[in-house]
Amino acid sequence: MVAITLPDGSVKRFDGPVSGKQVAQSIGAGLVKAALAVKVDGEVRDLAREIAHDAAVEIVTRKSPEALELLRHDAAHVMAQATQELYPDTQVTFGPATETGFYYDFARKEPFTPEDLEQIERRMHEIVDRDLSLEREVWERNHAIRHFEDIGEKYKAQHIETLPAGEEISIYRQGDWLDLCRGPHLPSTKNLGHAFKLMRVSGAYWRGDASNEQLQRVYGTAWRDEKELKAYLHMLEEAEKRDHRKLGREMDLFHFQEEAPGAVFWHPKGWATFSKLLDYMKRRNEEGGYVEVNAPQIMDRSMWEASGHWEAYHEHMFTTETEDGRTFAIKPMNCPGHVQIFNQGLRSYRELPLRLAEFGKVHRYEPSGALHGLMRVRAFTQDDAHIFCTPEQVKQEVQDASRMILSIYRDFGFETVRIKFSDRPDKRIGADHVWDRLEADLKGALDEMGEPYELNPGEGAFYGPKLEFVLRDAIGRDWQCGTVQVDMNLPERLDATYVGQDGERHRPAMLHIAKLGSLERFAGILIEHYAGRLPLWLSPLQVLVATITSEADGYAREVAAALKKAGLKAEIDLRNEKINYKVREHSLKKVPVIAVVGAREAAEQTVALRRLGGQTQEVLALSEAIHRLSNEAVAPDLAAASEETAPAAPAAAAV
RNA sequence: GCCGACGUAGCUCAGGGGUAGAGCAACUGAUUCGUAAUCAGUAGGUCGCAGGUUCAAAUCCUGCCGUCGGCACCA
Repeated sequence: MVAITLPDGSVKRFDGPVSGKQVAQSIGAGLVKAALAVKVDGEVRDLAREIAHDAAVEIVTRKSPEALELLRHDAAHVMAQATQELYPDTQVTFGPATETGFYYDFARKEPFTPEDLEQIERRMHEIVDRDLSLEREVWERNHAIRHFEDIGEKYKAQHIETLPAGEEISIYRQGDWLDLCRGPHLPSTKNLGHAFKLMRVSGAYWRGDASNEQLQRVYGTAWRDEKELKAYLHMLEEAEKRDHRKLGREMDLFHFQEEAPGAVFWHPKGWATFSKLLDYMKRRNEEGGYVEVNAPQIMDRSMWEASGHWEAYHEHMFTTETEDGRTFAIKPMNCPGHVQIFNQGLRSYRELPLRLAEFGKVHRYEPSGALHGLMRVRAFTQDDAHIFCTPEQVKQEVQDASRMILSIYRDFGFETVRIKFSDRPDKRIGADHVWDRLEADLKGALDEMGEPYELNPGEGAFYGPKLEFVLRDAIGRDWQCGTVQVDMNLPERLDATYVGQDGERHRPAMLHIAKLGSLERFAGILIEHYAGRLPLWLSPLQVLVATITSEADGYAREVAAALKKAGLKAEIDLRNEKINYKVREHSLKKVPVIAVVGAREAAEQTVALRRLGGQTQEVLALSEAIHRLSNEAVAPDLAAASEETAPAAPAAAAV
């Protein structure tokens, strides 16, 4: 007797082992058709596999949350079959489902061309229509290895050899094609449907190791139906529209050129926004008890040897030789400089915690293939800080820094932020009891704040555990920005000490803090998050005064002057163009507010405000418009401050 | 760094051994107009760089540089 409990709580009893399909049959004919797999006690399995014991069973259909992964995994298999049918000289390796589709890594001398991809995609549709049933077989290990070696699939054979001894070797057959696979799979290739598309080919290393040979990875996307596929492709187009490289050009913010790969040429408008970011961070630092410093851009090689950076990273450092034969390195990090500042004079425990901040411009020779617009550059500005404190102060400092980081992200309109906690890696320095304490400090800091975090086991730096702050942008992409790291290495290597209450010298704890990370990258993230529509306080140009006729030129100049006097960034467009033309042009450049003035406004001392993307306009008295806009243009940290002091404002105004 | 694709006017792109093309932008002129493109004209390019093949190269070949998509890397 096997008792099957269904999701509605009802129980079906069978005389003996029963397949998922039979369970579906016992419920209804429609369900048999819709069934793709079964969930047995929470584990997704093939429909055909037998359930031998009492279990909670759920039929997985196209609508189930588990369906997509099944579809995508099958799509990978169908693609592999199609590819091997068309190109028999291809070996298969791995082909998993991904978040939006699937890929398969192939080994083949000849590179796949975009035309090959079209061929493969056509063949995939054929294979789906062949309605091949997928059958699971369990093979004896050595037999499996021999089989794959015999047919020339050396990667598969190699993979089986590395599987743990007890593991079942399962094979999935579809028609006359088969693949080693853990499963589960759909009952038939037909169940895959046709809502898939091959996207691109690229290189990928065997087992993800750059010292291994390179395979060809073919990426595809797969969905439940055409509608979902279309929606996904549409989303990609939208993401392309908000690409910061494209918007940066259109909005005239910055450019790159060949002579300076990975280094930004900031144009006046881009630099204006960058400066506002910088100003904001300076205010927040001040408020958070940080003191700003500035350490040399270039230091002798010996400094980097002492810090340990030379040994680990000299290949990624820019260096320069001088006439006197010395080698200098352009700083790739600010920390050694900050330790030098800490080390000047004798530090007392009374000075701790000492929070040194620097908007240091660092240069790193990043691998050419890693460069990506503002997101990955070779020269960037870190909002870097190092806190020197006693071991007892670590937890409080971590908490304050975390609170500050979260508050900063809120100011930029990021609603969802995740915190990842990375603990000790295998390769590390420092005694375990020290790690125990530091990890407890980081965790404890978050627990006391009531902030949830995810565990990132073994991903800490070799010199200490860390917190990573990951924000989610408007279209759901995650960006890791802030970090809080404990460092047990540098104070030791660069011999930082302070005199404690007991009169003895002690080693300070050192924290590395970055809130936004790279300001260049953060600016890129903001551009994409806002799709170029920066909030007023960050916008390089805040109000554009556009005239309708030249009669209003004089008044337009008055308006612009008044706006500027109120601290707003304003420009005038007096060109002899139609208002439609001007509105379109400035809208495309993402100017947040257009103040339209014609004869009427000039006569009445008003402006017609038009918001970016808005369909309507609002006619306001000039003074009222200035009042509203300048309120709106206040940075969020200052706005919060002025609200707190609001009761005092009327008195001040009266003076 | 590795694999693949790409590099033509400021931008978006066509052309693929025989005189370098379009639209938009720019410039000039006309138009004074009410909320996302007024009309006409003018000018603009060593076809990424360097070699090679050829009577002839933007076009074919090789190398380099850069960009894009991944992989690897990210102190």
